[in-house]
Amino acid sequence: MSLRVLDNLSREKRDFVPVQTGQVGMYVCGMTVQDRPHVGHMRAAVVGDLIRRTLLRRGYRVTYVNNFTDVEDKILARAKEEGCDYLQVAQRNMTCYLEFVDKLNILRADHYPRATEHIPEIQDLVQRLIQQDFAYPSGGDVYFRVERFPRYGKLSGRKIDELRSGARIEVGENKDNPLDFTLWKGAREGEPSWPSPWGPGRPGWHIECSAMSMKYLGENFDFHGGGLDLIFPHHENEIAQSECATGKAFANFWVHNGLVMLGGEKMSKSTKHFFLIEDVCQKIDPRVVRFYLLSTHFRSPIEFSEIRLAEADQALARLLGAVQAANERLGPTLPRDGLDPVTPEEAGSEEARRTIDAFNEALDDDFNSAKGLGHLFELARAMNRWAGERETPEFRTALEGGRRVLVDLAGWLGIDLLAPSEVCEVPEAVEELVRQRTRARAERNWAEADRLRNVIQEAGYSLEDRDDQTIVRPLR
RNA sequence: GGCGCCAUAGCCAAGUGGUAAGGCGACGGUCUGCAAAACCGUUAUUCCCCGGUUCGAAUCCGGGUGGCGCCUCCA
Repeated sequence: MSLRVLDNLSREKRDFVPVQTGQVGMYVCGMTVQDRPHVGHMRAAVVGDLIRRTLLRRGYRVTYVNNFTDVEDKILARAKEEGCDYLQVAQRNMTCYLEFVDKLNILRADHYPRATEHIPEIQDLVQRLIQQDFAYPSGGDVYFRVERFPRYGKLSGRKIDELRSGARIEVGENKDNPLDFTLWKGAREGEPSWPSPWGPGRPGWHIECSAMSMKYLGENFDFHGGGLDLIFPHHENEIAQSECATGKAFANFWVHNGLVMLGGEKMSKSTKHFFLIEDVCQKIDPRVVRFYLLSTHFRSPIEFSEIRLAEADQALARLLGAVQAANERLGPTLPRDGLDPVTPEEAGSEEARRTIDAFNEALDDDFNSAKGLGHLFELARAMNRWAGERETPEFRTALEGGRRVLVDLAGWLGIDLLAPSEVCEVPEAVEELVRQRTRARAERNWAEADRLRNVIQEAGYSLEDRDDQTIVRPLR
């Protein structure tokens, strides 16, 4: 069975064949670090991580690159506003991004290249384009000559003719043609700049991604990802400049994630219409946020709201509950050693074996995490059923295998079902109330027991009376 | 205006030619002192509308309607 991926450039779903056998190169466009990351930025990161983990699970070695564009108009504007160096602004936002990469259980990239640290590579690329007449210096800037690339527009479905009608040359630009875009931007007063053959200046937007992806992944690599809103002009321009410079195809599979919506409108930093990930994670377990993000296919838009998150919380609690039920029956789970995917031999039941197959099939079909997640719930139900049966060797085997499969498959989605909840400490005062209630129950004083339960619930804890004990949990 | 994507139950969401996964919610039952959790069952004769292709369509084609994205910075 093969991995099938929809490529946004060819608009076809094709079998995935890596450029180099067994090895995958992947580039995901990260943020322009003018501000702190919002949920939309993190969706792109989670989607990239989903793709990466799926490839890892299939045994590929993956080189994963996630860039930062750290010099750009808006960053400079922000620095000016705050009266500090632009690199301070960039650094602060990068640090914040990485903090939530960790919180959302996104594997760290192999490289987080920054534009300002790749000026020589960028200049080399610009030089290559100039030498082949794909680019021209003009008034201290360097522009890409769009008309020299007839296939310009192939990713976004645009035609040069159509684009031309709407384009204009802005004041201060020195373009031969309105469609031409900036590769190198001549220095302005008070702005950071680097010396170059065309005069002091800084990189334009787009060129850094071409230069850095080529440096770490080669001129032709496997996956290029990022938000749908980057298709035009960013990715279109990357393709143009890269393919002209090298004469080779750039990325083989373009995988764009759908946008995070707020009240039916795109979450976006430029319109101030967004939720910062740090604010969301203050209130919501990051595991829930990740679950929510994976519960819709990555190409579709996803509505962000408290209700959605609450539903995700309930749903995830079901998965957690099945593991919990198994733990209570079997004892705690031993963490698996190594990263090898769970095998059908370890499944312990027909249900769990079917779950593995169905899960693999879902993820292998264009990384369908929503479908894969669905199959996990079917297993969870079976496990709860087994946990409720009288113990026999058969049920024990099934439950053990089910737990192993559930934890392993969820783990490949980056959802750790073994991690303790964020808040699990129960204060002594609450424990004391629980003990009082247990005594009341022993005396069959139901009125008092119920009164105490209400008090405990108002304090934020739920109770579950079992045969021999009462389980206290923080109220969701 | 141009290009593109989408429309599945009360809500969310899989499903791209073979007769509607899954989650949340609701309702009924089992369990329980009562609950909670869990389990069992019910909750879309039908997939925005109208035509067409086909033995057969949520799935393909044509035409509507509605929503969103891109065309300027954007994950």
